Amino acid sequence: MPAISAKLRADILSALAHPNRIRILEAIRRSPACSCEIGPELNLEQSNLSRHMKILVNSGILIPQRDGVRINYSIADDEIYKLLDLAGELVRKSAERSIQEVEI
Amino acid sequence: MPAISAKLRADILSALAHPNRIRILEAIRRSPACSCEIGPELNLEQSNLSRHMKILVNSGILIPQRDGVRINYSIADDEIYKLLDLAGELVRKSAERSIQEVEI
DNA sequence: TTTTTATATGAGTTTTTGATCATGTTTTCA
DNA sequence: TGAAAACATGATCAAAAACTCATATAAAAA
Repeated sequence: MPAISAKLRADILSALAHPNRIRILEAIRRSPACSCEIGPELNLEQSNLSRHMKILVNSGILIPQRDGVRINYSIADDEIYKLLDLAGELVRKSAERSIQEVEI
Repeated sequence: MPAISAKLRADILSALAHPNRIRILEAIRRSPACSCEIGPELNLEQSNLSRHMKILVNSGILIPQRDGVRINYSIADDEIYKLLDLAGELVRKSAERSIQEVEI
């Protein structure tokens, strides 16, 4: 099988590569929610949050579902969290290596 | 253990979130190399490539090692490739879901 | 010691991303 | 029907990222 193009992989990584979008995904990890709950929780401007949600939906990471006036978001694929956890692991290990260097 | 901050995770994801940097990492995956080899292979401007390499080194993803005039790069942590593969999987599955939708 | 090879970087430009304000749209409910 | 709640979006601005050209630096070889 051919590898997925670098462009497509860069696109999904770009969608994830923002502190607030990561915080949004962690909030939804705890429990699916609408922006009206996430906004106050993360202290984000309504229009700003709306655009972040749009990015996450357009990139196929979140799935929106209307429920009356609200729109509930759920994760399209739990593996996203594997990716976020892995990123955390990489940061942790990288920091460890930096410390080792200082100790030498 | 406390989760790694969203900012730090966003930083490493940002370093990965560029088509050419992904192609650079795939080239190094095949075999560690210097920019002088990667540049022509990927058809990248020298100064442009140099800056991409700097980003990958500064973010702790690549480790530079001088060998005469050249600088060889190797991966700091193979798990980076797990992350890139996972991103590919996510793209593939997301595309599959889109197709399903059309078929409905 | 001059040349050559590989890499780095200052300066300038263009493109992309993010934030905000004001306003618009959609849905529900009084 | 009209107000209220949740969300979307046009317009604008600022900041960051990416690219390029020219030039600088570092190491090796002639």
